Amino acid sequence: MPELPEVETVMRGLRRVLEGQRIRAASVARPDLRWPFPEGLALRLTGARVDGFRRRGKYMLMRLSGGDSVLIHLGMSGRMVARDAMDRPNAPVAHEHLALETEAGVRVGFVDPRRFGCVDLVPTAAEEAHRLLAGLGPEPLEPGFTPAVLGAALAGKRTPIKAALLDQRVVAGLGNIYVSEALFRAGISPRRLAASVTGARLQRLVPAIRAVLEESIAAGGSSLRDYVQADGGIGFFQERFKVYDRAGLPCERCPGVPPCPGIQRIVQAGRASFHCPRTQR
DNA sequence: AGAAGGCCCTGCGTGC
DNA sequence: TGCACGCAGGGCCTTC
Repeated sequence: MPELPEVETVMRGLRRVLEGQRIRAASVARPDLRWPFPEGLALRLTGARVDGFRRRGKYMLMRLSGGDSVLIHLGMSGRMVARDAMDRPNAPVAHEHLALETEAGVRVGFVDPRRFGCVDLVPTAAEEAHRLLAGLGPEPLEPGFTPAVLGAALAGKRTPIKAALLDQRVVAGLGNIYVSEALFRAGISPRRLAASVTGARLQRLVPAIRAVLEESIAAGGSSLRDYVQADGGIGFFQERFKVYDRAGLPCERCPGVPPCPGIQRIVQAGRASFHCPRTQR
């Protein structure tokens, strides 16, 4: 999916087109994504004003004037598409499952071919109690995410650090791409047991995670095959991946003399990991 | 209790 | 050119 930087970028795009706007109409094209849409979703959206947005991990929350928040997860292939509501209003958009239209004439659709995303309603006053948010770990870009906090979450875990960082209870918002990138920057092997990431490694890992996320957000989020920003533009961070999807290419930290092993692709818990076996230990 | 694997679904790239 | 297959950024559920 869109990982934290992409969700942040999409949310900022939605802020520009929706914040302060009143929703004139909402429609659902099919009754479910991962789970059924909540009862009366379109009705609750219609007539409400969009008061603001926030992000928690890979979830977006759109706060409505009526006291509800719309919880949105983009899954693996979800995107938000904004366009002029008058632009071929009856033209079907493939896999657009939910759409809303503002009084200013902007139509925003939730498009998700694989339907791994989800949408739910939660009272704004109790957002954190939602079952999907309650167990999330710390926000990696907030001050509370420190080596001590991460170290405590990793302590005793006899699973590879790669898998531990994908666990949203350990830290919220990392996915397969940014875990590989952060481990490369920190010089830590994805195979290393989580509990053994301590000391200097732990001190390097926290800023490495922060840096890769912040740089990606600054670049407008990355874009692989099926991710597009809210406004239709694409991000460019994928051009800066140092290891992800770069198997066989030389690692930029290794000197360019043989026998540079190059970046390796391995499979851990069914997911691809990319790393440099020489500089990551 | 915690970790590994299966599964949900569609689209795209690769190789025959 | 056509088709089968493998793989994809996530996360829930079941099993061990």
